This record gives sequence, structure tokens and C-alpha cells, in this order.
Amino acid sequence: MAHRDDSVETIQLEMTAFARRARASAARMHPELSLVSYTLLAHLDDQQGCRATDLAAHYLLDKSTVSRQIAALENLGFVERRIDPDDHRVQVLHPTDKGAQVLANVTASRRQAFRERLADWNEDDLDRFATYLQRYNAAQERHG
Amino acid sequence: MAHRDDSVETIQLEMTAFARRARASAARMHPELSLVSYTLLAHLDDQQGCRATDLAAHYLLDKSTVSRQIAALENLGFVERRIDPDDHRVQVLHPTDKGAQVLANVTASRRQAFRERLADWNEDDLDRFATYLQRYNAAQERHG
DNA sequence: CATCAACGTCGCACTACACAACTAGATCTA
DNA sequence: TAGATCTAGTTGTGTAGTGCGACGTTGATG
Repeated sequence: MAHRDDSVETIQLEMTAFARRARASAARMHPELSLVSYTLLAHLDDQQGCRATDLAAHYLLDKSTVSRQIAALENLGFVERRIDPDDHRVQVLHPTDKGAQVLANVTASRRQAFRERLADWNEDDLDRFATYLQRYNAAQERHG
Repeated sequence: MAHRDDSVETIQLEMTAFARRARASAARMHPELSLVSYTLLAHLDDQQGCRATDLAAHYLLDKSTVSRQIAALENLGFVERRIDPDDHRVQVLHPTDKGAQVLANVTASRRQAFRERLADWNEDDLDRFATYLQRYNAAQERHG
């Protein structure tokens, strides 16, 4: 069991080390779109629009937090709200053309940075690493 | 190249997904010791004491941030400062017995949560995952 | 119709963080 | 050795992200 615990310990430490830096790094790379904003905007783009409540549920954020993030994105002209005709309480959120454009730029430059960071990894290792991360995060969603 | 880019994309998304949740999760699990405090205290424990400047350099934090975190840990009685007799500017930071005790508790419960999350992983996968994370974070440190 | 639930916003408080100005101690140089 | 310079750490200030609770609006249910 000793070895297993060592691995678990390392994963814990390295994941938290990553977490500590990700936000700062994202902010440095893209002052115009924070990590959270980027993630929410990407989700809207991916889902072809969704509700604030859905975003909150998906990312385990308080609805007030999402509300403010969306308000900021709207002020920047990156997101637009469309009142749902069937339920006037809900707003369906969509990226604007401008928002989609900025998102594409940020995504490209993020991907480039990651590509450089992972340049000396071979295909198989990359693939396995990606799979492990997905598996890990799926487990986290299940266990909280 | 398509497959390689897919993996890179997945790693990017999953790592940021993790980053988004880690802090909140840590705060929920251990109100008495934030993710940052925990990390700094763990480092002190691991290193048998070190300077604030070392912590800042190691974790890419501003010295003011570390200064305040350490001040908070000292207020809680988890850390003590020992003026370096050779250089009166520097304070060597050490966990107190109480701090070491709390750290041990938090570490144990964090490890337990991780262990549950990773319960259905076999030894080899755990080991490889841990290695990938270390390699990835080392690369991040080099490339910013 | 009355009540309850859901959606979103706002006020408030708190934490984490960076930058810059500052104090105090150490080191280098002329 | 006096003054400039460098280093360690603190403090003031400002910003961003977040949760909680209260609220107004709207839909659903008895």
C-alpha cells in the first residue's frame, strides 16, 4: 500500500500545484479574458447557448457568481442574452460574433502555449495523460 | 498532428477544469487551512523550515502575499519565526507542534478523499499519472 | 386565487493576489 | 569608513473571484 499512497500523494500535490498557478498564468496570458470568463464563454460556444443556472450547476459555482461573470462578459460585448419566450424568467445566453472571435483567439494562443509546454512528449504519453485527466476529473465530479 | 492536438486540447481543458474546482473544494473540506496556507505549511514541514522569499520563489507568489499568509499562520499559532543569527533580515520559518499536528490531520483527510477518488485505479495507472503530472508541472515551471 | 418554487440580481463580507512604497539590515565601492 | 546599492520582509492600496442571504419577477401547483 506504501507505493500506492506515494502516487496518491504526488497526484494530490501536483494537482494542487497546478491549481495554484493556473489562474495567475491565465490572467498573465489573457488579461482580456480570465480563466473563469474563458471557461464560461467556451461552454456557451460549445453548447450553442445555455442558461446561467446551467453554467452554475456545471461548474459548481454560485448563481450570483455566474450572474456577475455573465454581466461582465455582456459589458465587454462578448455575450448576449435572449429571453426565453416560453419562460420569461430564463435568459438563454449566447456568445456574440465578437465574443466567439475573442474566444477563438484565446483558445488558439492557449493551445499554442500548451503545445510548446508538451512539445517533447510523445504521442502515446500525451494520449495516456489526457485519458488519466479525464478519468480523474470524472471521478471528482462523482465524489465531490 | 490531429490526434496530438486533440490530446493537448483535452489536457488543457481538464487541467483548467480541475483548477476551477480545487480551491473551492479545499475551502469546503478544510475551512481552517486554505489551499495556499496548507501548501505553504506543508512546504515548511517538508523542508524543515525555510525563508519567506524561498516560498515566494517556489510557488511563484508575490512576497507580500507570502508575508500575509505567514502572518495569518503565525496568528493561528501554526508557524513560528526564528531570526537568522547570521543575517538579521531573514526569518527562518518553522511549523509549530500545533501547526504540524493540524497539517497532519488535513493531510490525512485530503489523502483519504483522494484515495477514495482514485480507489478504482490500479497501481500502474496511478504511478504513470503521478509521473505525468510531475513532468507536466516541471515543464510549466520552465516555460512559465 | 394563494402559495410555493425557480431564475436571476444585488448588497455585503471575505479571501487571494499583485504592485509599489517603505523600513531595516547587509554588502559593495571609492 | 561613508555612501550607494542590494536584499528581506511589511504595509497600503486596488482588483478579482466567490458565497450567502435578501429580494423582485415569473411560472407551477394546490
